[in-house]
Order: sequence, then structure tokens, then C-alpha cells
Amino acid sequence: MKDKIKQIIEKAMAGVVKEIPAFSVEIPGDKNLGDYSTNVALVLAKKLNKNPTETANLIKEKIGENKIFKKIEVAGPGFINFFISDKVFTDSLKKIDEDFGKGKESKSKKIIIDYTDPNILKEFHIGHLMSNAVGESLSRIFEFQGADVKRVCYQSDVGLSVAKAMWGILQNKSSMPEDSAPISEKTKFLGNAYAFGSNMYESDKNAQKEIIELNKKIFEKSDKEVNNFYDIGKKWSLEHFDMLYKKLGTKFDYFIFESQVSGLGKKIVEKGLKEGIFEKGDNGAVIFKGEKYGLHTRVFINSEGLPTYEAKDLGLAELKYKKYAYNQSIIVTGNEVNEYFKVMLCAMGKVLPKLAKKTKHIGHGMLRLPEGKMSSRTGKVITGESLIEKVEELVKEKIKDRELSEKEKKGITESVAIGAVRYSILKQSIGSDIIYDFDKSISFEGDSGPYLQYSYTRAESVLRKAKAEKIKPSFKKIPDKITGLEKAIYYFPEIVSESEKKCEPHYLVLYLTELAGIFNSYYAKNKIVDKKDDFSSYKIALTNAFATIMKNGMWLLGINSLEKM
RNA sequence: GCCCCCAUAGUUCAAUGGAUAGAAUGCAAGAUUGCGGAUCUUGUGAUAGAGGUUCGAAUCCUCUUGGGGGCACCA
Repeated sequence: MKDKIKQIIEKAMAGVVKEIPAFSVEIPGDKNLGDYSTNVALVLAKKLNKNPTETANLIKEKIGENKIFKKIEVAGPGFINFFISDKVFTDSLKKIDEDFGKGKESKSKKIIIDYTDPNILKEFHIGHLMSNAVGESLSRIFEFQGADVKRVCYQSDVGLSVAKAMWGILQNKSSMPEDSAPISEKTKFLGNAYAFGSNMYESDKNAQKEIIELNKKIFEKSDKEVNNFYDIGKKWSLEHFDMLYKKLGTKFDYFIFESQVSGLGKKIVEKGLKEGIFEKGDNGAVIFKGEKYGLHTRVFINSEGLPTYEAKDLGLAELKYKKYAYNQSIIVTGNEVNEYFKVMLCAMGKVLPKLAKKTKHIGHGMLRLPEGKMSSRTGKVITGESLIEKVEELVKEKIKDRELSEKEKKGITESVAIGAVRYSILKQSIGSDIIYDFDKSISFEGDSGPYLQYSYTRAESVLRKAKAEKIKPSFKKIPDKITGLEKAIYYFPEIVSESEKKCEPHYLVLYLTELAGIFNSYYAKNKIVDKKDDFSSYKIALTNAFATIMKNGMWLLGINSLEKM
């Protein structure tokens, strides 16, 4: 509808002014101001140096009558507000099916998106959970708009932190669990090994030296014993991650390891060194002087001759393109590496200019705890699972007296817990930090994942009752006056499109929360299933439309919709 | 020291330079003869400070204060 209104305005003004400067059509926050609103008169009046209200009235006059508008008003400093006729809303309701809101705007787009990215031999911590929530939701939104999306998980399997963990493993190999031990036990062992290695690296010079040597051995695969333990550790890590991805509902198309791209990256940097893009630094390291571009210097190949993360990222871009000729590459990470990515992308712009143009980095906020920054090094870390488990405990407590089978309870507990966590991550704009308060995240009051799930479940329950009473949904008999619910439902496709354009799932979260509230309010004021009511069929059809939108909307956020909870 | 990001009700978050700054939670009061009370209704309360640009600033610019992140061989 936004585009349609824009066209109507442009058409109406075609013979009147030469050119209309860029203007916007919006859904106003205050619904009393209309269903859509535009600032075109303000923009135009400024350009022509005219009175905004007079300009607005002129435009209104030029638009004239149009059956899609119930009313057009000029208000405030010169806004033009459009009130859409009820028929537009009710006609749209009739078309709602499970494909409602799916766009075609991105049909030709081939997007590769890189997220989650845990490091083997280290915990899957809450930061990875955040990256997963953001990346998965964006992937689903892109797909919903018609794009062809490939999901990539880029995992570190070499480098200093892996060496630290490996050193820890080798030091504690006598207490290593059997391969047949539960995944949780093996994961715990790996976590402890990393914390130990990391602490010793900081505090013990001898250990530090050994770890640096070990790093080289791992990279070169030159030591049989090391290789053996490395393979076991890697296998355990991946088993563990697989289990988590299943639970989270993410299916990656490509798993790429750092070791696969280090050679490629090194070659790219060496080529760039010859071309003068990179320089030799103090100890023979190959560096990129970011200062030339208002950034800072970073090392791409260290003095040991090993490629750093920077070089590997260049190799990664090329490998991804080989696997899938994308026209857009999105990388989701924590925002602590924002400046790193600026430098890396700047260097990429020189050495792989075509790919750099297609690459976009999205830095999500950090998760902070009241007591300070978490760190896997000090062991003060909340792992992804421990967070989900903690929430699951509370859900379990809440539904323990419900008449549900144990199997149903288990499924509900998991879906509600993951929904609660996902919602609290996605409800705010991507870049800002989340102050994680356990009590609030697991409180299901107000805006929360469970609130969305509950509203949907309630609607489903109503629909079940309607079926039992044999009242069929129908839009044949439509009431004279429509409510906010019909309008709210109508906006869904535009909100999804907005979320996609801005790469911001939180628009969708806010919308769904509002929609659920409007439905709950409607539910409180109307008896939906009522044989004596002529409009019952309409109300049931409306409830059905609401349920369809909620289901699709929640899916886009990675939140499961439940028949019962 | 240099660079980047941020500062909005008690709290957690919204608001392409636009209209009376929205929600949720908290607190206070109320609602179930009717389909799930994990609900609904009403009230309460905020742009860190000082300048500037603009018809119009939470938003843009400058300074101040207070937080967070980064700054050569970690990722």
C-alpha cells in the first residue's frame, strides 16, 4: 500500500511540478492520524519555498477521489493522512493463506549468510546463541522475501585459542573421558582444558612458549600424537554443536573451517604484498596500514609466517564464492569486532574488490551480565545450553499441573524456553547490547516469546472449539465497522518487507507483540464462537487469519508455534 | 594517548529530521454468568548537561560529563 500511495501522489502531481523530491509514506504510530501518512507536502514546500499546509491541500485536491480512500486529511505542520476504506482491509483478509506476506522483491537475490561461528574445543556460549538467533531470523526473512539463502557456519579449528585448549587437553589427557561418554561430559572436559590452557598462557612463560610451538604443530599437522588428540577433540566439539543446532532449528548448508581457508588467505595476502597493498612490518609480519584510510594497522601474516584471522577472512570470502556465486554475503558477529571488520573489508576492497562490494558485516550487541563481562578464559561464562536449561526449568514448573502427556510437556518446555530466549535477543535493534537479567528474561509477562506463543495457542483453541460446534469460517457476512485487528493483520507484509530492507528483525517482533495484544483485547471484548451470533463465522475467519499471521511471523523469528501449551 | 559505539519513564527497550516521545515491566485501581487469567481495562512516570544548524531535533554539528568496545602478530 505504501508504494501504491506513492504512485498515486506522483501521478496526481505529474503535470503540476517538474519533479517531486524524495518523500516517505508511513504507518503513523498514532492510529487516529490515519492508516498511512506522508510528508510529501513538507518536502515539496521546502523545495519550492511555499507554505506546507497550502501545498498539502493542493496535493489533496489533485489526488481527488479514489475508492481506496475513505478520507484524506491535511493535519499538523503539513502532513497528508490517508484513511483507507474498510473494504480494502476486508478484501485483503479473504486472500490470507499460509503464503500471505511472502514477497518477490528478492527473488533474484543469492545471499550467503555466515553466523553462529563457534570455535571447536571451546564452549558454545551465549554470544554464539545471539549470533544464531540473529542470523537464523535474517535468513528466514530473506527466504520469505524470495531470496535464495545459503547458511554458513565458519568454525575456528586452528589458531592460538585452539592451541591453548589443545595444550590443556594434553596436560590432562589422563583424566580424559572415554569416547562413549555422554556429550555433556566430553564438552565439560574440553571447556576445562581451554580455561586451563588459557590461564597458563597468561601466567606461565614456559607454558606460553609451549603453546606457541603447539600452535605451529597443529597448523602444520607435524606431530602424530597431537593430531590424534586434535581429531578426538574436534569430533567431540562438532557432535556437541550438531546437537545444539538441531535444538535451535538451524540447518547449515556449509560448514567451513579456518584451516580450509588459511592457505587460500595467505596466497591472497602474498599477492597483495607484491602489489603494494600490504607491507612488511617490523618483524617480517605482513601488515595492512589502515591509517591511510582513517583506520588502524592490522597484521595479516604474523612474523612466524602464519596467516592471522585477517588473512583467513579473505580466503573465506573467496571460498564462499567458489561454493556459491552469491550476490550478497552477510557476516553476523559480535560488535566487538566492528572495527576489525572495517579494516579487513577495507583491505578486501583492494585485494578482492568484487567480493568486498558484496560483503556486509552486521555486528550484534554483546550480552552483558550485571556482575561484569563474561569470559570463557576465567570460566565465568554462561554457555548457550545452561541458559536454555535454566529457562526450561522455569517453564517445566509452570506447566507441571497441565493435563498434558510427558512427551507433550517436553516439547512445549523446549519450544517455550527457546522462544523466550530468542525473543529477548531479537526484540531490540541488532547493534545494541543486551543487559541480561535472568529474572526478566524468564518472566513471561508482557512482551515476551511466551506471550506470542500463548496468543497463538489461544486462537488455535478457539478454532478447535468452532470446529467442534460446526461453525465454519466465512467472510460472507462482514460487519459494518471493522476493528483495529483487521488493520493490524493487513500490515504484516509491509512489516516483513521493512525488516528485510533494514536487516532488523525487531520491527517484526514489535509488530507481532502489538498484533497479539490487539487480538487478546478483541478476544476479551467479543465472543467469537457463538451459534446465536450471525457474525460468528466472520469472527472465526478473522481469528483464523490472525493465527496464520502469527504462525508465519513467529517462524520468521525462529519461535515455534504451539497448538497447546 | 588515539579511534569507534552508546546515554530516553524506577527498570528493560521503541521512535527514515516531523504531529501530543511509544511499549513492556514496576507501582495503584478494576474486569471472568463467555472460547485458555501466561489474559484484558484504566491511571502513574523519561530525551545526561550546555551551545549551534533547521519551519521543525531524542535524532545532525561542537563542547562537557558518564558508560562500553577497540588500537600489530588472539578471534
